[in-house]
Amino acid sequence: MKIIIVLKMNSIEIRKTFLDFFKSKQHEIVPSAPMVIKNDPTLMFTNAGMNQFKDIFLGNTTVKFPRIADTQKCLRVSGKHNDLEEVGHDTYHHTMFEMLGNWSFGDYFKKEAIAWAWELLTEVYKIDKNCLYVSVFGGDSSDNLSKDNEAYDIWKNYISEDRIIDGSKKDNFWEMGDTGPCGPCSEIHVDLRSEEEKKKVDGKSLVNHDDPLVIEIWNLVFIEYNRMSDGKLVSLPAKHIDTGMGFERLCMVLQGTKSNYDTDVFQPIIQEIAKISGKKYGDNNKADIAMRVIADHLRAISFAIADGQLPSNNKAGYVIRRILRRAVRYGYTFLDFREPFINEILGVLVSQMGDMFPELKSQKDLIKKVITEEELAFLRTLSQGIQKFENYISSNKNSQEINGTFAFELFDTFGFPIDLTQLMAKEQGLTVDMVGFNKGMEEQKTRSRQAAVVDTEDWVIVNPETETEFLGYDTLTSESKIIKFRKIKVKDKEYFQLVFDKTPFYAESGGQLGDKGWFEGNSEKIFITDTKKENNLIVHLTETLPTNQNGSFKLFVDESKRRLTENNHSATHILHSALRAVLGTHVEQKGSLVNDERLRFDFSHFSKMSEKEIKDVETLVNKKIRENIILEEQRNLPIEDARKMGAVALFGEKYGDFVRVITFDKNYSVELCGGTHAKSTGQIGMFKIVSESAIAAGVRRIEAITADQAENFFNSQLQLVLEIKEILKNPNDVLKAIATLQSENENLNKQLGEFKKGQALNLKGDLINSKENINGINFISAKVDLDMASIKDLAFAMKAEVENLFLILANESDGKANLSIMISDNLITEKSLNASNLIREIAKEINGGGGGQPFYATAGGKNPSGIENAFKKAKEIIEGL
RNA sequence: GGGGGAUUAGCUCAUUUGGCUAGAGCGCUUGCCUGGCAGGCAAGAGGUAAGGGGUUCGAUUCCCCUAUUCUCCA
Repeated sequence: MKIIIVLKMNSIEIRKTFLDFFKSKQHEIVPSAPMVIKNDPTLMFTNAGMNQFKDIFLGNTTVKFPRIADTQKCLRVSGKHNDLEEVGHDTYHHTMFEMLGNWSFGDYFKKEAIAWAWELLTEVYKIDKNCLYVSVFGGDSSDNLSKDNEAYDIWKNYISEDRIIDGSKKDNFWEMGDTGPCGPCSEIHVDLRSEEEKKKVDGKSLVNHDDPLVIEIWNLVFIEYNRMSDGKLVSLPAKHIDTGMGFERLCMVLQGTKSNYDTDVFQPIIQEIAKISGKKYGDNNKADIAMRVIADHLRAISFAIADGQLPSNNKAGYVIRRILRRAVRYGYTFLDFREPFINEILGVLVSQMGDMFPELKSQKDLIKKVITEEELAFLRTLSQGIQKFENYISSNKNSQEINGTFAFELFDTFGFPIDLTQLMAKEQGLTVDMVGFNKGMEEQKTRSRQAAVVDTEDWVIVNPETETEFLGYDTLTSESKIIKFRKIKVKDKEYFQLVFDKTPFYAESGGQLGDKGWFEGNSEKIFITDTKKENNLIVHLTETLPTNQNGSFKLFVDESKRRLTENNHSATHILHSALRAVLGTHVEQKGSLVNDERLRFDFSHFSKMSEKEIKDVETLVNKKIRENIILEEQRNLPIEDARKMGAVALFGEKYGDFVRVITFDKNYSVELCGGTHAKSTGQIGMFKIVSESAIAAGVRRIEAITADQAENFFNSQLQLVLEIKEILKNPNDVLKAIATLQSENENLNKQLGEFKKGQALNLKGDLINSKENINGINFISAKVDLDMASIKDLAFAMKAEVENLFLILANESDGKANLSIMISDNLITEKSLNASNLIREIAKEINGGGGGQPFYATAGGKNPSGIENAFKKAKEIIEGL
C-alpha cells in the first residue's frame, strides 16, 4: 500500500510562493494598488490585475521596470464584469478577490510566459499535469485573424496536443474595452473531479462550460494589437504580457477543496458567522448561501473602506453600500439577524489579512463604525419597505397576484430584491407578476442606456510624442504644440479633448479642480473650459478646435482663479495638521475638494466637534498663516524616502512612484501632494470655518474659506452689525437694545391680539344683530374688510354661536371679489341646502366660480360691483324655500 | 449620467377625485390620584406641511425649479 502524505500549503504560503517564484525570474515585486480608482472616468474599481499598468499599455507613460509581479485586490460589481448576483449561490464567484499576475512590458513574450506558468503550476505547486488543459485563440474571420499558432507551437513542448483546445474570440481574445490594447490569450484549465467522474465524461469537453470543478485557473494574455474606434486592429510596436490567476481559486486547487469558500481564506470568517448566528455551515443550503454572501461581501466592503471609499448614495460609494446591504439582507432573510451583525465579524478578517494588507489594521475602528451605521440604516429601510408591502396586501385583499408594477416599485424605490418580494408573497400564499416586473426593469435599462451614450472618436495624432510635461508648478503660460485631439459627443453636446506636449494647466486631481484659461495661436483664441486627467494624460476641454492644429500655441491659465485655489489647497494642508493637533492623530483625510471659492475637507473623527475645538483649530491655522512659513517642495522623491520624512500618505500611490512632497514647516505639515500651492502661508491671508457636519458614520466634514472670501465674510458680518446698530440708533449696548425691542414687541402683539379679538367680537356682534329671520333661517349678509383667513375664522365662530345660520360674507381686494357662505349643519339636511352648490350659482353675479363643502364654501370673481346682487340672490333663494 | 420615491409636531407616522380652519401614538409641560416609584387620570403647549414659483375661488394634495435624502439602472 502506497502512503501519500500531502502537505497542504496555507493561503499565506501560496501567495508568497507565487511572488518568490517571479522574483527569481528577475521580476520586481510591487504592492497591490488601491482597489478604489481615482482619475479614470471609465472605471470605479480595480477589476483586473492590469489596471494599475493601463497607462503603460496605452503608451502614456514610460516603463520603470520591464518585469513585474504582484497580487492585486480586485472588485467586480459593475460594468462588464458584474458578478454580484452570482456571489454566494455557487462555489466560486466573488466580488472582491486577489489576482496574482506577472507582466512583461515590451520585454519577454509568449515563450517565457508559457514556460514559467507551466513550471510554477506543475513543478512548484505540483499540480498533476494530467488534470490540466490549455486553450489557444482559434482565429476569427470577422477580425481577419488566424489561429494563434505561435502559442500552440510553444504549448506542444509541454503538453500533449489532445489537451490543447482552440478557443473562440469570446473566450480567447482579450480586450480592455471597446477600444485600446488587446490580443489573443491562452488559458490554463484544471479538472478537479474525482477519478470516476473523469472516466465518465472527458474533461476536455467540459472546459469553458461552467462546470464548477473544471475551471480556468490562469489566463495568459498576449497584447499585440490596438483596437481603433472603427473596429480595426493595428499591430503594436511593443508587445506585452499580462497574466492573471485568481488567488482564491488557486488555494482551492492546492488545498484540495471543492469550493473557494472551503479554503482557509474564507472558512475562519464563515465559522465566525455560523457561531454568532447559532447555525452550522453545511446544514442548510439557503443558510450556507447567506454565509458565503456575507463572508465575501465583508471582505469587499472592508477593503473598499480601507482604501478610502465610504458608502454613499451615488457612484462608487453606492456600489459599496449596495454590496453591504445585500449582505445584510441575506443575513436578515436566511440567518434571522435583526440587529447589526456584520461589524462583529470584522475582527476575524483583520486578524487573517491584516499582515498582508496593513491598511485593514490601521483603519479597523473606522471600518467597524461605518459598517455598523450602514447596517442600522438599512434595517430601517427594510422595515419601511415591509410596511409598504403590508399596506399593499391589506388594500388588495382579493387579488392572488402581486402587481408587477408594485413589485418593481418596491425594488426600484425601496431596494427590495425581487426574490425577497417573492418570498414575502409566498408567505401570504400569493405570487408575483414577473412579466410586469421584468417589463419595468427593461424600460428602466433602456432609459439609462440612452442617457449614457458617449460617442468618443479616435485620437487624431498631430505630433507623435508620447510624454507630456506639466509646467504648472512653476509657470502659468507656455509655448506648446498639440500632440493629439479627439471629439466627444454626449447627447446633443459636443466638445473636444486636446493634449499638448507641455502645459501649465493643472488637471483635476487630489480634490483640486482643474484649471481654466485659454490658448492663442494662428490669430485665434480658444477657451479651455476645464482640465481633466485621464490616467496620466492631461486633457484640455474646449468647445472648438483651432482651424489649424499645427504650429505652436501660447497657453494661459486663469491666474486669479488659480491663486485663490492654491490658497485653499495650502490651507487644507494646514487644517489637516491642525485637526490632528487638536483632535488627535486618528484624524485621517477621507476626501477633499478645493476650488477658487472654498475648501471642503472630510476626515475620520467620531464625534461632533465642539465650539471650542473648532475655534482652537481656526486659531492654530491662522497662527500658522501669520508665521508666513515658506513652502518647501520636493519633486520626484522616491516614495520610500517620503515615508521616512513622515509624510502623510494618502491612498492612490502606486508602486515605485516618485512622489511630490509639500512641506509647511517640517515639524508641522508634510504631505504627499500633486497639487499647486501658495509660495508661503502668509498668502492665505486668513482662514474661517463656515461649517462642520457629519457626512457618514465616523466621518466629519469641514467647509472653510480663505483670503478674499474670508475677508468678504468678515466684512459682511461687520457691516451687518453696523447696520443693526444704525437701525437701532446706535445704542451703547446692542444686545440689550434688541432684548428690549423683543419684549416690547411681545407686549404689543399681545395687546394687538386682544384689540383684534375685541373688534372681531364687535363685528361679530354687529353681524349677529343684523340677522333677519326668513323661513326660520337666520340670514346674515355683509361686506367686510378682512382677508380670507379672518373671514374663515369669523364664519366658524358665528356658526358656533348662531343657530339655523345662513351667512354670506364678501370682501373686495385688488379689484377682485370674494364670497364665503356658511350654513348650520342642521339646515343642510333639513332644508337641503348646500353651500358648495349655492355659491357656484351665486358667484355668477361676480363673474366667478368656486366651491367647497356643504356647510362652508368660497368663491372668487372679477366683478366686485356684483356683490350686492349676490347678496340679493342669496336672500331670494332663502325666501323661496 | 438617467429614472422613481420621500421630506407633515421633538420622534414614528396618518390625512383619496384639491375643500372636514392638518390628526394619532410616543415624548414634553402643568395639575390631580398613589406613602414614594412604576403607573393612571385630566388639561395644555408644540406645525410658514423642506424652500421657492405656478395653476385654482381654494394647494399638504396638481405642475415646475432648488435643497436634502433613499433607491434602482448605466
